[in-house]
Amino acid sequence: MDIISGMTRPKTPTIVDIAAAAGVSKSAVSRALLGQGDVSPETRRRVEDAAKRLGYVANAMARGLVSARTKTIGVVLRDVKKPYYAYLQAGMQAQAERRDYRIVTTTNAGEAEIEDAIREITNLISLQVDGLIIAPARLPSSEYVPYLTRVPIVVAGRREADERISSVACDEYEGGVLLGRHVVSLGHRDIAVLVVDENYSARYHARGAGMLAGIRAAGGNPIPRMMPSDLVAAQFASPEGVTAIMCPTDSAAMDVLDVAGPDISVAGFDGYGPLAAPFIGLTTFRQPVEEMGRTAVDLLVDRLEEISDDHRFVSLHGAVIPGRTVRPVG
Amino acid sequence: MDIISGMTRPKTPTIVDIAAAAGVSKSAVSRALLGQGDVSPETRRRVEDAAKRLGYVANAMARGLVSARTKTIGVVLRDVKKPYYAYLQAGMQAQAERRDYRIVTTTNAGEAEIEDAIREITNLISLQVDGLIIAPARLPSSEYVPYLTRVPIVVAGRREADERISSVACDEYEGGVLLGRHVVSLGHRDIAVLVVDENYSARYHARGAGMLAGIRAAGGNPIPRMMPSDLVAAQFASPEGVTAIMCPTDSAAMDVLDVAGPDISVAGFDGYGPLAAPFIGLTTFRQPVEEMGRTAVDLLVDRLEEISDDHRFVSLHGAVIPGRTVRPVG
DNA sequence: CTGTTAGCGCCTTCAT
DNA sequence: ATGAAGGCGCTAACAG
Repeated sequence: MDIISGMTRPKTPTIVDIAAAAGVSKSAVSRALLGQGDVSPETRRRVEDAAKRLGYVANAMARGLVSARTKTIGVVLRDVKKPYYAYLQAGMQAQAERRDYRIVTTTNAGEAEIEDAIREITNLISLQVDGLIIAPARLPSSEYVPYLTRVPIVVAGRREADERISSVACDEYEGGVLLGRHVVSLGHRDIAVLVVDENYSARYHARGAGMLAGIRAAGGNPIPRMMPSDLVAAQFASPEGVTAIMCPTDSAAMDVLDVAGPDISVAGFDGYGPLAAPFIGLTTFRQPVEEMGRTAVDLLVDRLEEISDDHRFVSLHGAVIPGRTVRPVG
Repeated sequence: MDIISGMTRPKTPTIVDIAAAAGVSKSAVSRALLGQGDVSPETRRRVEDAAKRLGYVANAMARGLVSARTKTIGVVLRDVKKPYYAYLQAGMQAQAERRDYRIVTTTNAGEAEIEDAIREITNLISLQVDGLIIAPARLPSSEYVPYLTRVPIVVAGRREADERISSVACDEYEGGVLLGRHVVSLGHRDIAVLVVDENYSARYHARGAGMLAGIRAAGGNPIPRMMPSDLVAAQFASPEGVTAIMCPTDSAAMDVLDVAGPDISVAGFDGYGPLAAPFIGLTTFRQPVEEMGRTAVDLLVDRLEEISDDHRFVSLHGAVIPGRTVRPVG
């Protein structure tokens, strides 16, 4: 017979057990442990002693049931395998800790994106999270707006139209503009820009639009090319005369680098994670992703703690990373 | 005045509200919604109707409080910014969905690793998770073993010594051996191997040990070099006569590639995520990380559902990815 | 098949 | 400063 099943798992101690051990009432225990209300130093000491001795861990469920606040933030991420979401998650976690909140994350396994996402949202609501942070990518606003009656929501990664929802994002259009100008400043004129459909990804689309505008403003000649998905970027054949190709993501840039000739310059967009390695020297635009995560948490917690109760949009700025994959022309 | 605060958030509906709306008792509602126990089709229909109409979402806390099971798995990850953990998380999430469990993830923001980890573990226990999956890296076993009295634990990413804990890992020593042989088979003889101290990371250490053994077994001459951390791999200067350098991680390999001359061959270890891009063509060993995540969930859920109650260690196998950064010699 | 009843562990008035 | 008592939303006996 196996060890665990032969061993009755000891009943986990509750405040009642501590109360008994400390020789006080359970209300005294509650007050002492919460550190609020009046408790004599003596009582507090004995309670804390007993709690430690019994290895007491408060039951967040019971606590949440009565106080209707769990100090927990639910986070819905699209796909942590993408560094963007991983960094976002890391930023949120760090800030949540600082603000004394707990973060509970769900991430789509992949396939059925929006269906999964709403199931995850209800899951989190079921867990009685105090607020929700959604990093939606392709999730239409209409899918989560209904839940606003249940819980405050903050959107990370794009500007939210609904005025009851705060949001934080990097100005990716601006990033595209700056990066486009940079490429032109290096002497490139005819520049292919891989753009995606607005419905596929509003963020990626904005990057492309920015690049086109930036190139044009700097006197270059942008040549837009529709890209159904970054996965097929590798199949992109560069048109005649083009000296540089700008991609909506770093990973697309890697794919293009793989098939483009050595004389062609390539730029990406993101600038964090493994692809930021100096060896690659990717020319790109760095988004402040972790800061976005921190800001999202601040936006939400400020509201939860009623430090602020207006809804706003915070726009963060990134920076051009020159790299080496876009070389000067001539 | 702001919209939300001027709008009283509607009290969230409970089974009592549904019971009233459907004209039945709350137990009938509970049974109908849970789909267990006997309920007439008529009652079930009316309950489901009312629930949908009111936008009912069950309170997992109340439910967990009484049933003592939450169908929730707590996961402790070291740092999602590292693709290894991100992929692990993705694998777990996917499998948990399939098994009808919910996953709640915490990840260390960084700094105080073991201290953070135990706080996270108690957080999760406080949330009444049914089980814990720990991907510990540098967390000593003794830190989480005490919690075994509270909740079943599965370890992902290394073999666990305590026989009350199941674990799953990739055989990284074997991976090192295979990769070492591969490099030798390409004609390399004097091969530098960047090794780390066992205390820094047992996993990375095993990789290095495997490489040394594999090279030796294949007739090569391994030259071990201590590496305090992958971050300083870039400062590594290759000794005389060495034609190849083997690194404990892909990201270390990138750093080495950055400083090594073009004639030197470089191998990494991991083989997933952005660094697996064909453009880089990194020679490496691919670990089945997502599968590890899935297996960890299965190990835990099998136990929770009492499908199995022995504790075991599952060893998964990876594969050498030839790539282009290790070139044939001569 | 259905309703009634009794808690689950905790916080919070309300007395004392 | 402390204890007693009620109830949060839900499930699980137990009667009917």
